[in-house]
Parts: sequence; structure tokens; C-alpha cells
Amino acid sequence: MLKFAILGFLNYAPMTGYEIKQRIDRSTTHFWHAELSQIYVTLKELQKNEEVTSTLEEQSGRPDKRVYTITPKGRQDLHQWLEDSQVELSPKKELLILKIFFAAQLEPWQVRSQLQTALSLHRKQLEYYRHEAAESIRASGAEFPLLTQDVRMWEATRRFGEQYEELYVHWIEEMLAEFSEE
Amino acid sequence: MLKFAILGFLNYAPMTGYEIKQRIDRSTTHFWHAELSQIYVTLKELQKNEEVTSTLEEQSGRPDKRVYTITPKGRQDLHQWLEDSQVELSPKKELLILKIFFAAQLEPWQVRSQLQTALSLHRKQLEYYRHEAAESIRASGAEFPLLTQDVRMWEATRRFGEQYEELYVHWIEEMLAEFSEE
DNA sequence: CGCACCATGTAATGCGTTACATGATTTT
DNA sequence: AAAATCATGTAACGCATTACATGGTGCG
Repeated sequence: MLKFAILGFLNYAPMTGYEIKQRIDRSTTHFWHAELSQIYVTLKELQKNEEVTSTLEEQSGRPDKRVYTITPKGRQDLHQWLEDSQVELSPKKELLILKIFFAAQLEPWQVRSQLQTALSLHRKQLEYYRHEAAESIRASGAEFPLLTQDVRMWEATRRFGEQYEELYVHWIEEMLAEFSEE
Repeated sequence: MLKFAILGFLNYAPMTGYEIKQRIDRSTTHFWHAELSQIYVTLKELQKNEEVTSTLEEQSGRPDKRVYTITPKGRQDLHQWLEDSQVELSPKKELLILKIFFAAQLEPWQVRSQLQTALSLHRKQLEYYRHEAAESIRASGAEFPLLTQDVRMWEATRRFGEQYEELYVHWIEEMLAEFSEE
């Protein structure tokens, strides 16, 4: 699936693996992330599969860079994936919730401590969505006026993230209220 | 991490791999799932690691079954994991959101179609949390009155799932409203 | 008669993470 | 002087999925 995230970014402009990683980190990382090494591996597979091509650009004073470009085949595969609708929910893996499921083994103060740690992480993430993420989307909109539709979609995914973190924070706060009386 | 889910279930009572799979499917599957084959593999590793032991029980007319029991070491590992707090958010992988991120490539009717498909899946899942899941937790509570603390935790995770699906449904409905005018 | 359920497992493959290796430039 | 950034990649490992293999019982 990472391949589609990569094709999606290359569809905007040719770029290097390193740059793809930066884009992911600044935009999709909270619903789709990847390590650099895996991006390089996936780019190689995409090239073998003729979905991208690459050229080596020499640079003075820095390592040469390999710039990847999406091919018509790659563009078609991306489109196909975008059009196909999923028939199943994305499987979730939520460690905190799994822990809470078995947390009757713990003392109430230990449960509270777990919840407190998670709460501060999720509050921080919520602030990120509300400020940095919102600002970075606004900035892209100002910089690339041709991408209004794209900006609209990015903003929609940001709102999803924001609402998700609001829900998480709210749920933890309720749990803490319930477990504070013991 | 699957190992902790398995240890968590074995901590209630000895059981087979097959039974663990059923328990997971009836309870944690929406925040932690696993394939049967992987459960068998993980049980073998746990046994090699002396966190569980197993005995083969012969059955007439059915395949023999291997019943796993948690050891003191397994119990300790489970506890350790329950006590350790996570310092990072669980990484999420949400395919629908990734698709929406790149969906400016699609026609508005295609976006609507994607959203509609997802909407019915999430509505169904929401109903599941509200009815089957709630009912099954109530039933366990009635059957095992000693597990009140556990039931309370299970119910908390169910509420999380319910709220998550409410958020998802709500977000998709808003998206549909936004994209219906085109 | 066929399907679902009970019950176990192996093998192949896919996908991702972590660690390792290299090395110049720019910023603190 | 140290750390971060730019830039690429390989190797080992971990974890999960899918496919394959087996075979009896019970139900509609």
C-alpha cells in the first residue's frame, strides 16, 4: 500500500526518496507512515515494475540524488487504486485499548498512570493537528493556487485527525474521572 | 504484541489456539486481531520461551486438542507489559483517509461513491458495537460475577469503538454533504 | 449432499522495522 | 566541536497474511 502513497506524491512532481519521506512526515504520517529504508526498497520495486523511472543527478558537495518520475503505467495504477472502493474496514491496532482490555490486572493507580501518559501524548497530537498541520495546509494553498481541490482534501484528512484526537482525549478524560474515585 | 493478547486470554483460563482465536474475534478484533495460523506460531514461540506450557488432550470423534496454560513467567511478562506505559502513539494505517488525501484526482461522483461504500461499512460496525458487542459483554458479566473489574474494562473498550465509529460516520456524512453540491 | 465447525499445523510470501554503512555540508 | 541535514542504500529480523494440507462430526 505504501506504493500508492509514493505514487500519489510522485504524481505531483518528480522527486527523490528522501523528499518523499519528508512529504509523508509533513502530511500523511498520522494515517500512513513509512521508514526511509522502506521507501527506497519500494521505489526499486516500482521501477522494476515500470511504474516509475529514475535519473541520477550529480550534485557538487552533496551526495548524488536519484530523482524518480511517475510513468503513465504508474499513473494508471494510482488511478485504479483511487477508484477501487474498499470492501473491508482498515484493520486497527491500538495498543492502549488492548492494554485497557486486560487492565483489571492492574491497580487503579496504575491504570490512571497509563491513562495520564496517553492523555498527554494525545493532547500534544491534537495541538499538532489544530496548529502546525492547519498552518502547513494553508501555506501550501497559498503557494500552489492551482491545487485548490487537493488542499480541500488535505484539509479534510486533517479534520479527521483532529476529531480522532478529540475523541481520544475525551475518552481518556472520562476514564480518568471514573478511576479517580478509587 | 500478539503474544500479550494471547497471554491476556490464557490468564483467564487454559485454552487452545482455536479458542483464543474465537475469543479475539468476539472481543478485541476491532483494535487487535490475528489469524489462526499466526496464533499457532506465536503459541509455539511462547512455549519455547517458557511463558506457556501445553498438554495434548485426546478427544473422541474430533481432532486432538492442545491446551495451553500460562506459566508464572508468562504471567510476569504480561504484568510487566501491562504496567509499562507507552511513550509513543500507536501508528495508524487508515486506507480510506490516505485515498481521500489523493482524491483530488477523482471526479466528485467517484469520491462520493468511495465515501458511500465506507459509510455503510462504518454504520454496520457502529451497530455491531451498540448491539452485539454490548450484549456479549453484559452476558459475560452475568455469567462470571467475579469479573466485574474485567467487565468494566471490556465495556470501556467497547465505548471507545462505538465512539470511533460515530466519529467516522459523522465525518463521512459531512464529506458527503460537502461533495453533494457538485 | 454440501457446508460449517472443530482442530492443528507448515510454507511461501509480503510488508515493515531496526541496525548498519558512508560521507560531505550546514547549523548550533 | 557536535549535531542535524542531505542522500543513498543493504542486511537481518519480525510479524502478519495467504495458501495449502488433513480429516471427522453435525446440521439443514
